[in-house]
Amino acid sequence: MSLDGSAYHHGDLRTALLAEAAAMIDEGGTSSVTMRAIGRRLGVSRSAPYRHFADKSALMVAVATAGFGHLRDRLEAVGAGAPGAGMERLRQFGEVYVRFALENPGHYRLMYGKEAISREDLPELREVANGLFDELVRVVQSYQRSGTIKRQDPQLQAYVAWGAVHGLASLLIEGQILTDVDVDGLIRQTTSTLLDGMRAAC
Amino acid sequence: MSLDGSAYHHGDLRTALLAEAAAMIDEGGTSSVTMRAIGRRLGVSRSAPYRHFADKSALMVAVATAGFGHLRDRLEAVGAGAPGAGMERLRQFGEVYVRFALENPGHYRLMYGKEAISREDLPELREVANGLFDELVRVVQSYQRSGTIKRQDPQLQAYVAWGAVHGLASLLIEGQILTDVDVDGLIRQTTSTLLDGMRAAC
DNA sequence: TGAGAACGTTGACATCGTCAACATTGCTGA
DNA sequence: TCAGCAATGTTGACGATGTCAACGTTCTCA
Repeated sequence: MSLDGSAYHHGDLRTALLAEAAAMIDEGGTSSVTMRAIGRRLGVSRSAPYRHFADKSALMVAVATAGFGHLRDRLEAVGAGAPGAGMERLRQFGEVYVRFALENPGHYRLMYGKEAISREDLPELREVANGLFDELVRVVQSYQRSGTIKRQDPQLQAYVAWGAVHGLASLLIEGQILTDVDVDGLIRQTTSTLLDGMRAAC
Repeated sequence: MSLDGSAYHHGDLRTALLAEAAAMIDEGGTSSVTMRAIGRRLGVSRSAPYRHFADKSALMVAVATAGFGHLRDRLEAVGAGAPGAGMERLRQFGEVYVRFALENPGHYRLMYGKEAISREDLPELREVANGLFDELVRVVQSYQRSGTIKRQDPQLQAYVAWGAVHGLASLLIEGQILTDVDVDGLIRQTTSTLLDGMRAAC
């Protein structure tokens, strides 16, 4: 990119497109995102984005993929942190997961929407998404080995755990939960109930 | 409506629009629904729908509202059915809820999407949605009184239960769960884990 | 240094949501 | 019965959108 005034070439339009699209989604929802509007906001022509993404859907999937990367970073930070006794770590995963969704509703909606996952031609998203789920299955299995949680099909258990936090996250970001509800308390109640339900002993 | 060939007036276009919109959503997702396409499929002009709905969003909200009505009917059927010992009834509610979502993904997505709930000018949807949730809170309270589940904030518990089934339903209809997974088993596992987590004694 | 690749722009087209103006039909009261 | 109004449906038009083709500009590297 030329550093003087002439900026026929943007320099890093691809990255800028991803950031701007994500910002617009978080601001005004998915429907507020337009290829033309993104171009406008970046001071670029309406079809410049097509040099970097095949179509609008591909841009969206790329945003979702970036979102998965961020979520993975957050979850890995938990994994690397203090060990946490018992199932404390699993609870932390759940809470970080929900908080990520609350802070990045636009990303989150795209990440777990049907459009992104069903683009067979863009396997990158599938890979990172599957990687996250596989990690959850592994955590479940390790807790099974240590006798902390019930010994059932670990994949099913992982889906149940994922479903619980995904459901809470979805209800929150879709505005389905009354605004006067204590969100922190609700997150804790969800993880507590889930972990109690998965726990082995009594 | 004239019963002869001339059909300038459709007769019950409003109902037909609701049905056709719902069908199109279930077939090709929300984005496949076009006011013009609905008109086309019903053999009516592109702007005829505007005689019955202020705009596309209003049509969608009406579809969502109809969906809530169907869901309520299903859940009431459970309530009126065999009593079921212990928390069996609560489990049945959950299972019927998830199955409704699977059978009516288009309706479901609209019902719990942000657009529908945030239309302040169309309170009907809010009312029926709130009615369903209030009923869930009441069920939770009755189980608390009978000592079956923990005595915690019933509203929070209701949100947790709703979140669990909503999460599973969402993951399923958004294609996030591998196709070779036993869906019935997953639904049962979810309700079991949830109920175990809510149960009072040990 | 020059040619091709990479990147960006403008013109154009079909489609969409929606409004205004107009056409047709159903219904209601004199 | 029938006139006229309300309800319902149609066509024309406008601005916005996604996207492609054709074309201009800049970068890079042999």
